[in-house]
Amino acid sequence: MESKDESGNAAKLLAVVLQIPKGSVGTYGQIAKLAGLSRNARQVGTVLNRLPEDSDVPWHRVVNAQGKISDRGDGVFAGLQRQMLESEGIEFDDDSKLNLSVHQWRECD
DNA sequence: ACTCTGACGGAAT
DNA sequence: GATTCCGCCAGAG
Repeated sequence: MESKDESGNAAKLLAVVLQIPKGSVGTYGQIAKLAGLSRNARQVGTVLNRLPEDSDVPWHRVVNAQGKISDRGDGVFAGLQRQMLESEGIEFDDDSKLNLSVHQWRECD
């Protein structure tokens, strides 16, 4: 069985993001891996980019492997995400980076 | 069907 | 730590 997951990959990615607890963040690679798309971190960004505002997905809790917020081209976007994460208790560096060693989400938490 | 780009990651140099 | 190259795949034209 294992389902075919034809194009359900996006749904799986979103499902993983929804599992991220408040005050924690996940990396694209980590989410992709948990979703079964270990080498497909790119699609994570692609999916979140096309994510509608109607979604209940905390996309703001998703950052890249560097613990940094990805610029989509809109500098405002990154700044907004930073504030949202700070609002959840996450601290940033002067480079808009956060300490993954402390804030990265873990299933065993 | 083809090409190009893209919220990325990781290993190699 | 920075740069380079590769992999992997989904949208859009």
